[in-house]
Amino acid sequence: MYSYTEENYLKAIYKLAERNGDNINTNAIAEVIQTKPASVTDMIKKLSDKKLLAYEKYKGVTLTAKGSKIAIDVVRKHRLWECFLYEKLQFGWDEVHEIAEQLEHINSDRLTDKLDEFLGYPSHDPHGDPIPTKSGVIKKNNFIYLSDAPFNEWHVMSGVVDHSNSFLQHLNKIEVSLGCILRVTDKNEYDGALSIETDKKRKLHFSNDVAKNILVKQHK
Amino acid sequence: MYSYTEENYLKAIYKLAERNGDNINTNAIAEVIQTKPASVTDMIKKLSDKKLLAYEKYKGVTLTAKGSKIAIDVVRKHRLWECFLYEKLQFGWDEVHEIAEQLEHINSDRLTDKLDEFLGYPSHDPHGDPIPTKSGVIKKNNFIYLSDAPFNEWHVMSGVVDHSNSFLQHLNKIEVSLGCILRVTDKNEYDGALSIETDKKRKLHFSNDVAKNILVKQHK
DNA sequence: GTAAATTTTTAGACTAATCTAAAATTAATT
DNA sequence: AATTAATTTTAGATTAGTCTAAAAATTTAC
Repeated sequence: MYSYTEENYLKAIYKLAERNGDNINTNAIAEVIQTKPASVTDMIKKLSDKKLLAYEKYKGVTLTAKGSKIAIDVVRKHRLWECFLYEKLQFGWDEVHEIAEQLEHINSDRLTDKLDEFLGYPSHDPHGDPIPTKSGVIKKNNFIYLSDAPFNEWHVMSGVVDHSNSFLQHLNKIEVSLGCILRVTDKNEYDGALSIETDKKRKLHFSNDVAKNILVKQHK
Repeated sequence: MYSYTEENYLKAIYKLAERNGDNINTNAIAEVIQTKPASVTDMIKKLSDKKLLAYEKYKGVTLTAKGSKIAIDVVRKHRLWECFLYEKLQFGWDEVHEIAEQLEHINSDRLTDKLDEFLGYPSHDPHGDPIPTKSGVIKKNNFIYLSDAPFNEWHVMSGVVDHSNSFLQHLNKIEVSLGCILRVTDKNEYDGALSIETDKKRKLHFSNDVAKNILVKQHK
């Protein structure tokens, strides 16, 4: 079994690799884990010895298949627990992450499977992120940024880029959440701000900063 | 906040004190925690410095109100999670303890409260142990041992003394579980074995070893 | 009430994970 | 190409929790 800390390093490296490709550098990991680069080097050596990642001095790290599988499993548990907290315990989507950071380290395959079943095998967490399957398959979202959505076509709000509490709480305040049906009616060419209309005839105004952090898909 | 390890020591001492009164000795704690007496002494000093227990060298330890509150809260979380696993995820009563040992350390009062609400404020866990309230009150069970139950009076199976998997699985095998309605029809004076009848007219034979590990209350 | 047995504590060492400060390597700049 | 800047690694120390072995205190036994 792997320690809480090892799991967190693997998860951090996995998420960095998702965005930036292979050969993740020490400082980037230190930034995510909120620790010092020297500590990262130590842990990297340990994980490398355990064949969970490939490491060449000064050249960054790349997860092995084994390391990747562990990271994906942690992500799976994290997102399943977020669903549980959101769907069953009525937590807000801005409240689930912190608690799931703890729950993701609970070690019981049977628990994970039963939780998955209990939740009805959800495909996405409350932020629209895909939930890996038991075997580690992740169906990548083909969402587009709201800022890139074509005018006057109906879309479904399907995810967020920024997961920060302040952003999520802002969306709470303007009553925008996953599943909202909306379309872009106009764009201010100067600052990129969007005029939005919802299927409930509500008119909203999104700054470009907000719009580029919202993911949507076409409404069928 | 208190570490996983500190919480486990407090819980162990609390449970020992429940049975044996105050001034719990080092060896007993070591036995429960599955560690060496020297390690226990070290941890005792630490918990004593934090005013979680009263300690006099060579004289054993007694939890303070503060230490007791923490222990009770861990027990509360443990039993609530057991309920969740049993009621919602359909785990067997012989499977819930191990997983709850991990879940009891999740740190979020809001989560505990919402879980409690989700479960309908249960009073007992799947083994019949009472669940402490949020404020730390534990309603003591007034169950009696099946081995002491008066003849021919109907009782409800309400708890177990032995929580071991082997015992719970034995009860599974003979299809005896909490809520069963049964009465003692006869007792073998030589070995203490009991003849049992259930409300479904099933006839069973319990050795004294089994009967004294089953807790019942009068059926109204 | 002294000796033996048991329990408990101390002393010193170990592992996991972290840190600071300094050294080594790589990348950027002129 | 040489210097500066940034990144990464090493060296040595620290904390939490554990261990073994030996010393100290308590309890038990005669």
